[in-house]
Amino acid sequence: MSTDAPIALSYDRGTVLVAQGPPGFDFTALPGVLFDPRTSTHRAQARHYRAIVEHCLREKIAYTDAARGWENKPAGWKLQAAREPYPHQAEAVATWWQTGRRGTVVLPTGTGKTFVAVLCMEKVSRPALIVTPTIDLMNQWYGVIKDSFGVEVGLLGGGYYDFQPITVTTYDSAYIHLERWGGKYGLLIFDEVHHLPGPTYAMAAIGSLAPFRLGLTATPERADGGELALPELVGPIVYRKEITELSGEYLAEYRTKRVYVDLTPEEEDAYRKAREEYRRFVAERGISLGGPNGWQKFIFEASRTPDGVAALRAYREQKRIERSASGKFTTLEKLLRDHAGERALIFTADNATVYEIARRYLVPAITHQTKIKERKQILERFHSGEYSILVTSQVLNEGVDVPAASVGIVLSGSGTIKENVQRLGRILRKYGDKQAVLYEVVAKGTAEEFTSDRRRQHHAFQ
DNA sequence: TTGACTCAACATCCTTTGCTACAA
DNA sequence: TTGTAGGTTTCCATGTTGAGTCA
Repeated sequence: MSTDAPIALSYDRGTVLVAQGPPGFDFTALPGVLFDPRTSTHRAQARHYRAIVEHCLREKIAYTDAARGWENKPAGWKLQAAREPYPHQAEAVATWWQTGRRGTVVLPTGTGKTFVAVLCMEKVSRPALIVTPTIDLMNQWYGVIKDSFGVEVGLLGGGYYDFQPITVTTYDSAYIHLERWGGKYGLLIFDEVHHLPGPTYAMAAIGSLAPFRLGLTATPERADGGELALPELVGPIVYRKEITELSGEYLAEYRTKRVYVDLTPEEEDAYRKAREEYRRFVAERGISLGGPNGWQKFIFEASRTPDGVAALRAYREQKRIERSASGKFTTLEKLLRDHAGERALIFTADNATVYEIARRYLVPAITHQTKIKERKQILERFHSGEYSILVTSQVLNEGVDVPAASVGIVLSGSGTIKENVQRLGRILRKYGDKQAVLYEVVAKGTAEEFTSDRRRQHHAFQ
């Protein structure tokens, strides 16, 4: 179909407006386009922009494009002193390019995801917005991009509001200021892309025109299955290399070891009582915790009756007992003795245990309550070797540049593969040719054994 | 500029056994 | 008889972060 009356595309607050066109033209035949009765216009979520343009080109439908707010080659765009990429980096870039310049690259922490992104940016040569989960990462990206391209780099978030052809932002700011940038970037890069499927954060991907998209992560899998939304938001997984495929050459050799500890008779008794109380409530209410929304149902029921409140308290109590079993402390002491002089990171699920360990063994601790300055200082001292042991809960799982350690001790944690892979990643930075080791300390005869099984369902732990 | 605060968003929280109604 | 899908209410508490406000 060829026509002299082109359809008109424009960007409007996270959507593409489609107007004009030949008489009787069916706008809803365009990908993603719906009639909006509030404004009597036709529009699509901005993410459909690429499909709409491709459809128009394929069907030879004339169109004018006032939506796209970027030029192809921003001035001064030159990669400075490019170094040779590793084979896995070159492959990742090539595959992403061949898959239509859309998709997610999965690489373990410390194997150069940022450089993959830099190479993709250079190849695509479009204004790019880089989205990160934390201000810390935003600053790291800012430094790398500035050095890589030698251009002014914009920052959005953390007190900055400066758009440039290359801009780094946070998921929060990307969402809040979407209307201001949604039509201005041809390439979107999502660092730690497993955050993107959150309902609010996803808006950044939905409301942007960017035809080219790159997601980066070490573990796309989410506990809620949200990774299923990633193909729509950024594209499919186009390249994936696992820890086991890169250990030895690019990552440290490692082994993982599960250590069981017994509860004391008193702990066992208290654990059994608490667990029985909570399980009884679940059984009486006919709640199937493994079923869909099982946990939500438990929470819902538990908040309505005194019985339920007690059951929830009992649930938390049995959790607390398994997490802080006294045997874990003796095991920790032994492990630290066995690895005296080595750099060790201790992980827990809760802050109370972190502080307990810090008090007992006079070990520096980091939680979300640790002030930024102090946190930085502790990490620097850990890096310089002044501190050889560091205890933390969940803060260091992701998004912080943590100096390499060769020993990891997981005293407690969630059942998610993501957390376990992230923690393993903390000891895999090449650090001499020492073999790294990740210990997982599990309270025997408790539900922790199942949590442990669950988080080890990743071949890196087989 | 800094720091203390509040608020919003996100993630996890579970699974060791079986019931019931309905379809094949 | 055997096999299997089935279910619904937005959220108790803790950990973590970013944005925004105010002194």
